Amino acid sequence: MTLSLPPQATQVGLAVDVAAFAIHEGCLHALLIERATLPHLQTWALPGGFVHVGEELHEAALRELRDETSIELEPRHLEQFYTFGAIGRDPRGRIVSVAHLAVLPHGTVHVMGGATTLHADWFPAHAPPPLAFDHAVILGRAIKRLQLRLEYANLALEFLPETFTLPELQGVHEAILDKALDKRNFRKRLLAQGILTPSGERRSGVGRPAQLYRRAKGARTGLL
Amino acid sequence: MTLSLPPQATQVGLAVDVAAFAIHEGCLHALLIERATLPHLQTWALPGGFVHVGEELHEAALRELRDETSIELEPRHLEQFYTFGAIGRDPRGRIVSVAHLAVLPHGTVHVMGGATTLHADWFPAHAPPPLAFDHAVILGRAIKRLQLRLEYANLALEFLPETFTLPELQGVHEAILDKALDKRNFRKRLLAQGILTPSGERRSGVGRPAQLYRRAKGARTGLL
DNA sequence: GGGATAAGTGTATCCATGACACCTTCACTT
DNA sequence: AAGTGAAGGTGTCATGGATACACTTATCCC
Repeated sequence: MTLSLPPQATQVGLAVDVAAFAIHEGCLHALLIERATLPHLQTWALPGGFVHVGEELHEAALRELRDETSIELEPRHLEQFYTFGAIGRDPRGRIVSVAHLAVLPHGTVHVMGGATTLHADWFPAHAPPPLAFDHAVILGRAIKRLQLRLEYANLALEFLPETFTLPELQGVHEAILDKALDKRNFRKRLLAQGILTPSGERRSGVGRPAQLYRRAKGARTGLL
Repeated sequence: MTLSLPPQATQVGLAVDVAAFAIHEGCLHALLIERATLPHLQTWALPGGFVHVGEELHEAALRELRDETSIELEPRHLEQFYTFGAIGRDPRGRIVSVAHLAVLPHGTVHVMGGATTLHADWFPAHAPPPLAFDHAVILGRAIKRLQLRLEYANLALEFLPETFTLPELQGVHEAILDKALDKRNFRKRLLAQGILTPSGERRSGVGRPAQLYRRAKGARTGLL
């Protein structure tokens, strides 16, 4: 399809970037790839790339994530959060990137490079390596949005398997907020919300076994 | 500048739209223009248009607002809030619009059509006329964002002149939230925030004169 | 059985919010 | 000058949510 647009209108490259998060060993990690192409060859960057013809923005984000990191994500774990379009942000020309926030469920650890990628790996989200383009800014804003969502969506459940213990859930909150929480107040608050139901089982390990919970039927959760 | 992009990458039209709000007669109004071009000729729409070459997103938003409605806005009254890029949203082809929220200071009433515009006028934001493209959706999300910002930025001050009375401020809140507030609780809450200082003067009119306030030095306010 | 480890539990305080009714000040009218 | 209308301004009590804080319980392993 050809556009009939005013002559002064900008034709721009349209891209998506994905700030994908997971919790590993009680610490919030961000998913980064090492670029295999110019510019910024061999620099770490957020997964992302150009939107294809006839492709929706969120589809492009999911595809890039799949191609570059072998992660298959459900659409409900993805949310657009800001668009970066400053003129000098990409040396190839005017490229506008619609940045997305992704929440990766527990167990998503296996990542691998792809055609446009040397490697993919997890890095501590609060202390990432130097990043290509303006991706450090994008990552910072993504973390802020993640913390906001924690408050009034029950985002943390997305990071956990179907059943989980309260200390595990608290660990997720602490990892995202990057600060310690009081155990009793946390339990009180979460249980009062009525979004958790005890599964009846318990999980053994070191110390006293913990009660297992699952999300209650009909509980709102996740991104918007 | 020519882009060297992968062949399957989409070249898209990049546009901005502006949902601009003001309070008139105690009611939240949105600024709309009547289109003078196809598609959607003579349909009401949000001010907006294509980003020019070498122009930043927020500059384009301010320019379109100026060209289509003769309103000169300060950058701090503008905030990008969501990007609309669904495939079928514009019959001319793939056009991605970065939507902006604008808060118009008190007294901004004079609007006029421009080159690409038949008329510009204010409409009740909570009950707009039928709109072109997906602009009804954009407007709805803009109002939601506006209400959110009211809570933890002190957005309402932006709608008022330098000095104002507490009932006026309350009226702004009520217009945006579209519901009545208790006078005493409102005053208590606002004064407790410490962002207002009495100017010492009073404003006469019908009834008892009201104390005039101004924003306190260093008070956080406005959009982000 | 004793120790290490982590889970689980209750109370008192404080602050923010919301419901609620009357008095004060001024302008205008008669 | 007295009365009326119209809007501004003020205080208290009850409630609920958030915070600070320390000990007991259950299991594993030696």
